[in-house]
Amino acid sequence: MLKIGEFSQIGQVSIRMLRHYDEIGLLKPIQTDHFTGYRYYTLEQLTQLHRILALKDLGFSLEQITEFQNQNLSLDTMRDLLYQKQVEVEQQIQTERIRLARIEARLRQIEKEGQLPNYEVFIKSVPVQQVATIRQTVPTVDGMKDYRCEMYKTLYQFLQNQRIPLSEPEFAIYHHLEYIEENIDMELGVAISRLGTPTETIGFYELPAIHCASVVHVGSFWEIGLALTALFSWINLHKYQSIGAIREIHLFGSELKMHDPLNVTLEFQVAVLDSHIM
Amino acid sequence: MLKIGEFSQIGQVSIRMLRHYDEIGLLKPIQTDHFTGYRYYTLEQLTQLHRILALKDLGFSLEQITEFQNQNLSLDTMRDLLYQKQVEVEQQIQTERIRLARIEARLRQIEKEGQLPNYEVFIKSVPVQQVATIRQTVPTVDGMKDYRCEMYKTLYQFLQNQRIPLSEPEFAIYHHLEYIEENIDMELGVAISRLGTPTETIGFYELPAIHCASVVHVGSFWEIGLALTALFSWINLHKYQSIGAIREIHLFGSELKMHDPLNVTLEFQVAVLDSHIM
DNA sequence: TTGCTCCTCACGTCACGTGAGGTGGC
DNA sequence: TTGCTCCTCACGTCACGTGAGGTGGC
Repeated sequence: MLKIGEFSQIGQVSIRMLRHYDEIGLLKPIQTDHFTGYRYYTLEQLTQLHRILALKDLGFSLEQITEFQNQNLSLDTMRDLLYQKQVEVEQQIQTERIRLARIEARLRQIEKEGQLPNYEVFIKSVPVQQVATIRQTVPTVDGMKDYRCEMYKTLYQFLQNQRIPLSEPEFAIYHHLEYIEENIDMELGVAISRLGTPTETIGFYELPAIHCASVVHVGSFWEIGLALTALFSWINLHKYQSIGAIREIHLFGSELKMHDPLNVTLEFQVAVLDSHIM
Repeated sequence: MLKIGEFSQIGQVSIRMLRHYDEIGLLKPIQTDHFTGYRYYTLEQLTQLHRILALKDLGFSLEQITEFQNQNLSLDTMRDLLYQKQVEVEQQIQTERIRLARIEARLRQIEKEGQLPNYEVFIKSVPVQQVATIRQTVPTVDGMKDYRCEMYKTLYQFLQNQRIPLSEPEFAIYHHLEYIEENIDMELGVAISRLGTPTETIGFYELPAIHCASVVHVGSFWEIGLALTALFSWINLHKYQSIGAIREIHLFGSELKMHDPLNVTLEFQVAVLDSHIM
């Protein structure tokens, strides 16, 4: 019979651990003195202790190990649990690898640009949304602002007539990924709470869910180019691949009621493929 | 100005998180109503929130991120921290990989042997120890028991005469890794608290520290072969490589005072190379 | 009598999730 | 008046580490 100190030495675990295992019923001393509370162990319990430590090393929780002991489980169950654990650990590794890739990308970014990033880009999932949109080809960049206002006015007027309730947010979609100055294919829209009947100019549909890279721009409306540059440079550095159109989300409210174009908050989203990492 | 619910929606974080960040001083609402306690945020704070989330994703703790913000650190510091983090994450991955290898080895073991392991083998480090030993060639296996007793007697007698205090444990070293029946090179020893003067038969030295695979055998002295088989089969399965002699540690006390050879507790140790995993 | 070993609380860890119980504004 | 949003505690998480404060045996 060994006192807790001796057992802990031979077993290479702390006394506190043994007390803890006693407390949770994982490894009870073979005998406990009723007066002093002293715990007594036997050398036979070493085997049990080692089994516990082995399972712990494999990544099982003490609660699970306790169950294992109580149920003295079958070979098949154990094998299944191990396979399950294997998958878990593989996923864990995968997660860490992605984290590592992000760290490396940020390091590359620092080395390349010589400064801390001005924009934080991150990956997120956007759910489906019911939307009403109006899509037109805008002849030149110069007239863009007025043109867009007209389009939004038309859209809102129509929705009001049809008594279709708006929800958030308002947005714009750039169907060209590159920067162009003429004949810009522009789609403006707003989320709504139920679909209406489409016409020649106004469309109703479900804007599909996307897995996208997103960036928020706070500042002048005329500097949104910076955000877009940051967005695409980030996508590049992180070896993602962009697909589809750019969505511009008007977090500041409606473009029609924009009081100060020097202080707006927009979010840009562009769908990406993320099967790039290992 | 946004209420916490709106801000949490746009920022894609839970309200509880925002409250928590407020509490620890990481992201304070720009204004708090003194009467109602309502928190108010601005869209500008979205940028800050995203920076926080980005750093969190890289693996930094909220405490660290808070420091980053207060010190508004230099580019170099940030780069150093990122490099450091990179190493950390790599080590983390390494740890998980080893865990994965252990899980796989255990699965192979189950597939191969069709049963749960009877012995738990694990890797541990054993520190240096001062020892006194007696080493002789034992002619045959048959006379082994008496031969060993004689050797221990000689050893203990000598130590007693020299007044060298014993410490734990007693042990034996098998210098042959294979099983042989004749002319067995056998070294028996015990840990001591200070070195004495060696003679022709008795040696004093520091038994070197080793990184070893270890297994504990509880049961009959005549079945220690099972433990050794398990030990080497484990080493094999886990793709380690054994080096050096086998150490047999007498956890049950002294061989001279062994009352019941059917119930002994021994530990076997054999040094291994562990550079095998990636 | 003095160390040594053992004991039982009980707090702290990290980043929130999850109620409990209660209050202002449409 | 009824929902809705917001609020402040405060417990729970996981496996112990780390004191605090106190007790038997050589």
